[in-house]
Amino acid sequence: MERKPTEVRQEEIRKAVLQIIDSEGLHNLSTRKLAEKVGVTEGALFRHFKSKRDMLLSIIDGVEDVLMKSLQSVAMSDAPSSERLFKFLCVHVQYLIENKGITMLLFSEAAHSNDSELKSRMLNVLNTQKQLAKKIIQDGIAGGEWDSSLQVENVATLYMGIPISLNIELVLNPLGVNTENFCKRMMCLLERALRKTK
Amino acid sequence: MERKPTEVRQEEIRKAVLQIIDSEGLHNLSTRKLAEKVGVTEGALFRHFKSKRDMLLSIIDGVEDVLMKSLQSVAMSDAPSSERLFKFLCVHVQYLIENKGITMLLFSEAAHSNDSELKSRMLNVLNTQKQLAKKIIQDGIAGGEWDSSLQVENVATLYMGIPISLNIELVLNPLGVNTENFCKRMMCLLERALRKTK
DNA sequence: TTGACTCGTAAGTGATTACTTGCTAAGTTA
DNA sequence: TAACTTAGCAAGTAATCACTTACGAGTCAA
Repeated sequence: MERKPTEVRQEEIRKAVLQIIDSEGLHNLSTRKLAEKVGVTEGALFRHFKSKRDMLLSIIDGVEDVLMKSLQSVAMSDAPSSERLFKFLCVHVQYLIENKGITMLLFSEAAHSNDSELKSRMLNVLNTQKQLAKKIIQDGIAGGEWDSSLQVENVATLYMGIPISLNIELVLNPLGVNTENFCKRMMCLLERALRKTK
Repeated sequence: MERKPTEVRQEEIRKAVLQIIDSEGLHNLSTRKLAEKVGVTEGALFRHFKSKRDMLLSIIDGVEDVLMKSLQSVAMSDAPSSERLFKFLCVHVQYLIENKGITMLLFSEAAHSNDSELKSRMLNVLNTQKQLAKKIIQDGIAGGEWDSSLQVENVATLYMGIPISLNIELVLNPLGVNTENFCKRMMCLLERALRKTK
C-alpha cells in the first residue's frame, strides 16, 4: 500500500485514462480497469477525482493549457506562413503522439457526449484548432506566399483530417509508422496544394 | 404488436444501430435503447441476431458487399486517373453520408475492439480502401497525369483523412455542411497537390 | 501524546448491462 | 381444422457499472 500525494495520483490517473482509451477505446474505460492500471482500489480513485466525468474534464484542462496555448502562439507568430503551418502541424502531431488517447477522446466526445459541458469543451478545442489553421492559411494567401484562388475554409478542412490520418496509420501499421517524418511528408503535400498556379 | 419477417427486422435493427452510433456513440449503444428505437422489446432483438456482436458483424458484411465492391470497381475502371479518384471519393463519401454511424464504428472498432474477428475485419476494410486509393494514384503517376516525384503512400495517407474530415465538419457545423460540394472541394485540393511541377 | 488530516482498503450500494426463459398469438402448411 | 413454425412479450438472470461507506494506518503540528 503505497501512499502518494493527490497531485501525483491525479496525474497517474489521467495518464492511465488516456492509455486505456488509446488501447481499448472509450467504451472500455471502466473504473475497475483504471484502478487496476493505476495500482490502487476503485475507492482510491474517487479520493482524487469526484467522478469519472471529472477525470475527463481534467484531461481537457490539460489540452487547453498545453496544446492549445502552443498552437495559438505558433499561429500568431510572425514567421513566414509556410514555416508557421509546418510548426503548427508538428506541435499538433507531437502532442497527439505523446498523449495517445486524446484524438479518440476529443473526436468521440465532441460528437457523441450527452454531457453538454464536456461536449462543448471538446467542440471548442476542435473548432479553435481549425480557426488557428485558417488564420495561418489566410495570412499566407494575403501575404502572396500562396495562391489567391484558394478557399481558406477548404484547406483548413483538409488540414483537420491530417492528425486523424496519423491515427489511422498507427492502427493499420502499429509497428512501422515513421512518426518523425509524418509531418514533413504531409506538409510537402499541403505545400503543393497551396503553391501558386503559374 | 406488429410482426415482421426476420429479414425486415434485421435491416431495421442494423439501421437503428448505426443511427444510435451516429447520434450517441458506440459507448451509448445499449440493447435497451436499440429495442426502443426499433419499437420492440429487448428479447425480440435476440430473435433476429444471436448477440449484439452479431449485429455489428452483419453491418460489416453490408460494408464489404456494397461499399467495398463499388470502390473496387471504380478503382479498377479504365477512366482517366483524376476522374477515377474523384468518383472513388464520391462513392466513398456518399456511402458514409447515407450510413452515418459507419465512420465511427469502423474507426473505433478497428482501433479498439477486443474482439479479434471484428477488429481484423474493420482493419481489412480500412486497409483495402487505402490500397485501392494507392492503385489509382500509382496509375495516374505512371500514366503521366500526375507528378512523378510524388510518393504514392503519402498521398493515400492524406486521402484517408478526407472522409473523417467530413465527419469533423458535420460535428463542428451540424446544420450547414454542404455535403453536395464536399467531394468537389476536396478533389480540387488533391488535384493541386498531384499536378506536375512545371 | 494526542488529535486532525490524508490516502489507502474492503465491502458494499442501486442502476444498468447483454442476454435468457417461459409463454402466447399470428401466419403457414398439411 | 390441426400441427408447426415464427416473432413477439413480460419478467427474469448474473455480471458489471460508477460510486459510497466505514474503517485503518501513516504524517505532522500542538
